[in-house]
Amino acid sequence: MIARPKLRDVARLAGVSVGSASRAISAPDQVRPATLAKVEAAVRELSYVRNGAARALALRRTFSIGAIFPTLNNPIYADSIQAIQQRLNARNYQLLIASHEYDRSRELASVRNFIDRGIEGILLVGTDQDPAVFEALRLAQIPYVLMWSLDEAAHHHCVGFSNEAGGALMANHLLDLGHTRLAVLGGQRQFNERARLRTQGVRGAMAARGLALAEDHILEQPFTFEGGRAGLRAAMALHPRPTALLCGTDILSFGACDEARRMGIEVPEQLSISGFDDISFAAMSVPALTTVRVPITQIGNSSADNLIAQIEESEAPRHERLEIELIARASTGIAPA
Amino acid sequence: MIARPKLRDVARLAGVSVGSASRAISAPDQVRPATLAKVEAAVRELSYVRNGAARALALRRTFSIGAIFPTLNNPIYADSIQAIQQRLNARNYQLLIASHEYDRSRELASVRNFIDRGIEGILLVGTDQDPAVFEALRLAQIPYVLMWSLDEAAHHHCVGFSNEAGGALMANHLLDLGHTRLAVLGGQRQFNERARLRTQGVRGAMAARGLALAEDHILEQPFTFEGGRAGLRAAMALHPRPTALLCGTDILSFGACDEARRMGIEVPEQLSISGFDDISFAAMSVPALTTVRVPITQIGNSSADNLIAQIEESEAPRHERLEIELIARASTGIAPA
DNA sequence: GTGAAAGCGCTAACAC
DNA sequence: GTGTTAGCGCTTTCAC
Repeated sequence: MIARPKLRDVARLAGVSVGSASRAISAPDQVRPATLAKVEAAVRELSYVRNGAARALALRRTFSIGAIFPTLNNPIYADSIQAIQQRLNARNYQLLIASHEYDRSRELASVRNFIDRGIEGILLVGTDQDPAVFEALRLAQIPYVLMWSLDEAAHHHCVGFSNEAGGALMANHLLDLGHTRLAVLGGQRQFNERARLRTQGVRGAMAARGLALAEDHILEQPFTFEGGRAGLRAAMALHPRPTALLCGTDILSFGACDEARRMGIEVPEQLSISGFDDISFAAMSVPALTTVRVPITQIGNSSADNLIAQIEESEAPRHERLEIELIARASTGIAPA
Repeated sequence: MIARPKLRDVARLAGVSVGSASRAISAPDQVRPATLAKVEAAVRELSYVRNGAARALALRRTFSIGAIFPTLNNPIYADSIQAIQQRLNARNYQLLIASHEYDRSRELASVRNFIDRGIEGILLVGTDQDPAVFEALRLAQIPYVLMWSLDEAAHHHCVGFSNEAGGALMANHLLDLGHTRLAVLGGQRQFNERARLRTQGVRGAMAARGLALAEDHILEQPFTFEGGRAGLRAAMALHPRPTALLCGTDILSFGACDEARRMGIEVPEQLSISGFDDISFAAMSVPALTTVRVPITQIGNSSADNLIAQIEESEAPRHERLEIELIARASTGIAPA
């Protein structure tokens, strides 16, 4: 077990000073070719790898960026992680990952942990963070981007879309099909502005047509297949029984469709079911899912770009609004008579 | 823009030495309550956050672990990331993520990058890495765990299962149903021992019954829905036409099933289609997918535990073999007459 | 272009 | 217990 070689060892073997060795490695063009060659040979000979912590300390930069998601296994987040990671890597930043399982205090803890580790920027989902998150970020002077939502009121950098418009988009689609009894199946609305705004969008669209969304027709369940199943059962027990179930995410829809199948409820003949996100499975489930397409990859790319811009040029757009789109497929249809 | 306070500032404000301030923060029980209180007050007052790089340099530890996956958006990897992240977090390690898109050289580059950054351990998928990966890891003396496969021959730490047995399990299921003309749809086998071994398992099971797997009945496609679709078309063009298509991952199966639907091919009446992984969608697709269940969460948990054990106690089992299981659902059936 | 030396901010002996 | 101090390994002025 030999100690790892340091720059000093490389310099000694190459017969140059540590300064030159350092330059040969990080700025090869500031060094004479002969020196460069000697250093490179020494590096190879010793299998030298530079110490990242020491480098970070001297440079006062870590080139790492943290991202915190509600969960990592929902495809919408997985896809965005994929995009972010690729973007960051291309710019020589490293991605650190954490998840909070919809627990605000865990999110705060992760933010603090990231700050401790010296990340240079941070990516968060939504706008409903604990205020202490923003306070910590402000004190540490760390740039951040909130993804998925837009908070026009506050001064945060956001890359997202109007969740309210999304809810309205789907509600109008169903209202146009003649449905009047809608039920909404979402996740916990507390501390989740996405769920809240989407529901609000539905309510608004209904109100515009003189309809009301009864409080008991707003169902809350965890964002899982099982939540979708439970939500469907709850919806079927309502009076009046809804003819359309608007789910807050595709995952919930799949669970709901599956449960409907088990219960012998025809979709969409007896019940229309809609999703939100348009994950890749949505197009190939049976029946194919009517949903709202969210530009997930674009959220990832733009957020990463925005954050890097803040870090490197301290100049980036405050708000980036992305377009969403209704994707009508087979899981919704004309309201039953 | 004020410079961030350092430990020295905290110490000064608290009226103690940097040593005491440091102890108060990292080892509160080694310090008198009164001192602790003064330091804590100063920390709060200045909103002090310690510098991770300096800490890492002094401690010669970074408490971070790198994981490199083929892709991040396949649910099998997303689910394992979820498990790994939670496990690591509970033990106070931070997860760094990278993906290589099935490109060996990118994997090697990520490994080197991680080593540069001083990660204390590394998680990789499969056993078919570039030899330079192991060489770099050995030189840097960094422990690692290979997930998903077992390489009994080499000395690597592995947490996985027998991919060959998995292939055989599915082949036998189909052979028992009377199929004799099987086709295999997998990804590139070069540099992917999982794909290779699963196919080999199929071939072995067929051979045991006196059947041969023709080379042209082994289809290679990217691990995507589109790959599944293309694979199905290719399979239907084969002579003799297979009655069962064994897909190397559930993702491929979904694409294949979707294409079969479009082409008007009845599954499983005219063609049985099987998957591998048992991702959560498998149970609720139509028809429900027959597949091999892989203990994804367990792979993540055990790999994380194994790696931490190597880091902290330098003592961990070389190989951990996990059980897999055939899950027979509706996408496979009796061979057509 | 190159070498010497002064930090970067923290921890861990060590002496008191 | 607490203060003092010597590193941790690298980058970067600043002379030469």
